[in-house]
Amino acid sequence: MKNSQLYKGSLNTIVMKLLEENGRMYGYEITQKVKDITKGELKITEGALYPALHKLEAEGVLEVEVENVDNRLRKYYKLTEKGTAETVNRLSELEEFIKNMQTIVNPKLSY
Amino acid sequence: MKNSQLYKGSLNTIVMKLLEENGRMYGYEITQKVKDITKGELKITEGALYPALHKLEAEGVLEVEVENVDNRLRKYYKLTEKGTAETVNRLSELEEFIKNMQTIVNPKLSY
DNA sequence: TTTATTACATAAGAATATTATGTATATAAA
DNA sequence: TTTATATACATAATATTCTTATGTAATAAA
Repeated sequence: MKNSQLYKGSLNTIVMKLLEENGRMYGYEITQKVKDITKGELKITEGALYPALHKLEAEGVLEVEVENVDNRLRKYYKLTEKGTAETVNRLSELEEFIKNMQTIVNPKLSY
Repeated sequence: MKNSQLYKGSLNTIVMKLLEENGRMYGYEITQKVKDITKGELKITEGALYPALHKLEAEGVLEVEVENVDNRLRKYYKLTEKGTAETVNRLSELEEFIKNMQTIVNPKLSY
């Protein structure tokens, strides 16, 4: 993915989905998880991730638990109730988006 | 698609793919085509499309033919040679992106 | 004659990313 | 022992790309 421009707008959804699945995660863990499951193809930059986490927290979508592990700070994020509900919407919108893109890119197949 | 933010970054790819398929198209036609094939779910706004077309033209990806139809201006765009080559890259990046997103959203399926 | 459709365009502002930089600890390598 | 790498957070400057609003202008329908 040279052109990671493509995933603009989907970072929030990625974060929310991962938290829905894993209960709670900290920022650095999220960057590594995404790298792992996409085999290094999709890299979340810290400059994008941390402001996004802060914003989602400010919106009441996420809540934070600060912990000290090995003398190092960790901020665990998890979905609030509101966040869990929001995640359902986000995911269906994303799936819709993917379907639409596939329809455009590969108009011979119907989904 | 309330959250059309999601498609940020993919507009260029959509335009290029449509031109690859249809030879040449004008701006308004592109907006209608996208609306049609996505059953109204994805709407390209003019404020996004026209600047994008101008930029792609400036980059040498597209070229323009101005025509007068029914006393009304039309600017037909088509891919240049460079643009045709670029489209191949864009499309494979988009497919890669979609696969990655599906892996994240639906980690139980493998593609 | 007002509204809708066709067809272009741009400006102001918002959202979201990249790149660069910074702090700090721990550990492995040279 | 110094350097590089990994872990873990953060922000500022900048770039990109979009939305929303607005504008021009012709045609056709209500």
